[in-house]
Amino acid sequence: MFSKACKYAINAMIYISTLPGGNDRVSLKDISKAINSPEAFTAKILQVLVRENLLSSIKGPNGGFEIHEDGRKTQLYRIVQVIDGDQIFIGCALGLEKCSEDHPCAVHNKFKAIREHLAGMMLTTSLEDMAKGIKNGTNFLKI
Amino acid sequence: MFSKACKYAINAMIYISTLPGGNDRVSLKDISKAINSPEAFTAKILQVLVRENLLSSIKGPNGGFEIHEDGRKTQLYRIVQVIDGDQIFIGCALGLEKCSEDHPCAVHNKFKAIREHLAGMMLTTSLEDMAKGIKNGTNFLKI
DNA sequence: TTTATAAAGGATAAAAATATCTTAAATATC
DNA sequence: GATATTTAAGATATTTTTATCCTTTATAAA
Ligand code: FES
Ligand code: FES
Repeated sequence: MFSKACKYAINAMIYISTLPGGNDRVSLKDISKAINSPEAFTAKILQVLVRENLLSSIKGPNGGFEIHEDGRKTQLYRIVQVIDGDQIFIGCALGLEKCSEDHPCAVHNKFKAIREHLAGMMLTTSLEDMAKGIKNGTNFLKI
Repeated sequence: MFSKACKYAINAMIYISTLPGGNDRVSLKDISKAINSPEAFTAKILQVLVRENLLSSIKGPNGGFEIHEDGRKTQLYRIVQVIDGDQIFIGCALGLEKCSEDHPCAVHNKFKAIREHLAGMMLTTSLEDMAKGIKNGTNFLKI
């Protein structure tokens, strides 16, 4: 469904969102430990998220990554879009050049419903929402 | 969502299902032309489908691929399972070792519904069903 | 029985995704 | 200002996926 890069991105963003916020930042090392991901690869993914303004970073001692108040409203949809692109939301499930009503593939109609279900869910799920379950121990980021 | 191999497999199986059946077989060349896929790669995929008995093949002149009467009842689910494995149906969306209620990832509950929607659709969609739309020109296998 | 045809199987190649390493830039603390 | 820390960036490596090529096997038809 999602690439590994995208899974790491989602879990990392959620993890960062569980932390206090304020002046505290969390380091790459802590993030990849918390989500059980390869550190250097995770760094590359976080770079993209910073570049796309889903996340902010500060270099140097006590530096690290942080998500501001309003950044926690970020939709799951947006994270996937930034890392994996939006083919999962708008592309043809069977590989036609584009998905359309005019030239539908063999599963177009049946898939449309699922894709809308998926997109709807991801548009209405925010980091805040997901972080809640992690903070209260209902949900998990690794293993 | 699906690998390219899987998309080719699905389209190929549908294409073969649109043909009369009887004694007529269709060649690799015709298949990859009909679904616009790389011939040699498609051959590899068809080999797997034959090995898994979703398809039968005959070598030599007038040889080719064929799907028998009852083979056309094959579920879309089964094709995906054979080519891509069933991680899409049973694996964790965020990469946890396994998907479970006891140790759910951050999106488990929301994803479960979508995955069930997807699995249900694929279990109830057969080659026969999909071939119908192709035969009457409502749906398309390429471009 | 020879020849041609078509899939199977094995080896190899190219591209993309995943992962690591090394150096540079920024910044806080001494 | 020097030093240590932490992310950014660029280069490189490994693995997986996608794709191609070549040889073998089966079979139909001449
Ligand atoms: S055309 Fe294939 S999903 Fe719409
Ligand atoms: S635990 Fe992640 S989808 Fe179920």
